[in-house]
Amino acid sequence: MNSKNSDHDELTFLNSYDPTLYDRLSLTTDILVFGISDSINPNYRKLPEKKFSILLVKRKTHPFKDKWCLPGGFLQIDEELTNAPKRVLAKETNLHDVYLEQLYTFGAVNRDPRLRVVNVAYMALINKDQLQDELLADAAWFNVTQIQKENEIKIILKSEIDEICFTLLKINDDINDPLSYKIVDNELLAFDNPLVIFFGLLRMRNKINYTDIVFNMMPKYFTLKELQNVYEVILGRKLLDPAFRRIIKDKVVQTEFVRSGKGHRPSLLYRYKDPT
Amino acid sequence: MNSKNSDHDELTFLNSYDPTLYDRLSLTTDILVFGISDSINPNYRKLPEKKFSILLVKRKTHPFKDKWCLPGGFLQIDEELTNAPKRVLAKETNLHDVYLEQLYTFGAVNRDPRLRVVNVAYMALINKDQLQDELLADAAWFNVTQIQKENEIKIILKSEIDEICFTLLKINDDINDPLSYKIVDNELLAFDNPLVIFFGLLRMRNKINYTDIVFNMMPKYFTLKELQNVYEVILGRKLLDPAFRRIIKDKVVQTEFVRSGKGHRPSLLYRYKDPT
DNA sequence: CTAATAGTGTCTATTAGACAGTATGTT
DNA sequence: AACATACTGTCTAATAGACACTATTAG
Repeated sequence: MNSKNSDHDELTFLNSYDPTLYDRLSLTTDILVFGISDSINPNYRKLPEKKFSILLVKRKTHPFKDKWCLPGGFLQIDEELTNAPKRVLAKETNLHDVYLEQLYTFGAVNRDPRLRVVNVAYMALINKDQLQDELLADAAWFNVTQIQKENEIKIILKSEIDEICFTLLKINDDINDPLSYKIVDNELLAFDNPLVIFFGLLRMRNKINYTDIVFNMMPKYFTLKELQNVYEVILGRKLLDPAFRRIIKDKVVQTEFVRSGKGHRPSLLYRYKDPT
Repeated sequence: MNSKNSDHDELTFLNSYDPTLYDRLSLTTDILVFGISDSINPNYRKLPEKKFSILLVKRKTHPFKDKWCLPGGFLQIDEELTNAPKRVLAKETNLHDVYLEQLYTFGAVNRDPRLRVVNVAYMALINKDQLQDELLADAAWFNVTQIQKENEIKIILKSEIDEICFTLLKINDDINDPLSYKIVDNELLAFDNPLVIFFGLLRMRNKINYTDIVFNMMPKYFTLKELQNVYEVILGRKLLDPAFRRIIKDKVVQTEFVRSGKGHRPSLLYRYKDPT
């Protein structure tokens, strides 16, 4: 059989193909938006604490009406998969040009009570400079705290208006499989969002050590101590100043600017040094 | 509004929900199966070389009839997403109880000429002990060689019956986005399989350094040199013996067995020491 | 002056890289 | 004996952890 005949066969096949032959289902995308915020300054000398936060939206419609959920939406039939999270973020939260990476695809049969829906979750990182525009009404930032003891992971999300708490139990050893975790005590989050949040936290804590993604959450100019505080709040532990500066020094460039007026020695401002 | 009313609302909503409201599409899963094979022994003294291989299947039907492709199939509407790769592997390649992890979800609009299909790719690792049963007729193992120069990645797949070669061009800096790579010179592989293979190789080369996944590709008993050769063929570079043994020593246990009869000093056999 | 953060010098401990050497089988 | 791999000792280089010290501002 020569190539021409083969191409012809393929065309004939495609023209007569019946797309209803296979099961069809809906595909959604959820976006886990991470950002850094400052706590209110308690004292003119003290530095504000860095808070690691995620963005949640209050559902106005069924299912899970009045619960909090990650911004998300359906993939359109003629839309690139990578475009869906961009479109959804723009519409639901008024955020543009953000760092996005695919997190994981969740496909448990009963994750949506309406119908079979597979969810491709994305992780987004944004910085203060991108928050010039206001959030839409039903969105709020929640500070993340995680307490881990053996096979029980407790995550607490706090905003000005609400506090959300849930627990994940590790029910078997395959840490890569979302079915290895069981959501318990979840009152306020929709769908399997607790799992998505947990997977995102894991990813973030890992990748911060071997990539430059943190800088997507930093403003253009920052002090090294601010950057260190961001690492610390994400990793959940303190770092030593000289060690941190040694590691970070090749990734940043000192600028001519300083941050002063704080009741202590002013700090040099740095910016990210793009490796390309 | 009290909780009882709210639940009632939710039920009413779900009962009247029309699932045809949203776009529906098909979802497939491809499985990138990695394994290690030995080259034929050239000399009674020499050790056989380790080859890093993937499993491909020859397509018997349109589209892409007669091209090679990863084992794959459609997700069924009532099937757990994580079950699909297990079922497909059992059916298409006669492999059971293999290590599986989700690799990436590919959703370019035109990746399937038939209809809009989103593909959740999985990575599987298997070892020789699992290969007792024969492969099905149209499946074959292909040795993987990768040559990388700047923004061009050339991958060569060799089996006894065929040789496949393709190139990926990095067309922008977002290495996490499959749209950043363009497939060129691909004659023999179906769909966007070159991308899946490339993503799997990346994942494998990274994870080998901070997880124990290699052991899923090792037989129950192995020598430290064999294990080292597996690391070397996956990473594409030689390692120093003492350094390798230092790193690996806490992950393995020495057994009472030795491998002898090879024209040189016999080697102790080790097995994986499960950390749990 | 004081409280607080900014930033550095240096010692030590740990880990990684390199090389050379010894050990022990089969033919 | 010769060849090939198995395995180890040890030196050196690089990296990470720890602590203590100096520097500098607003009030």
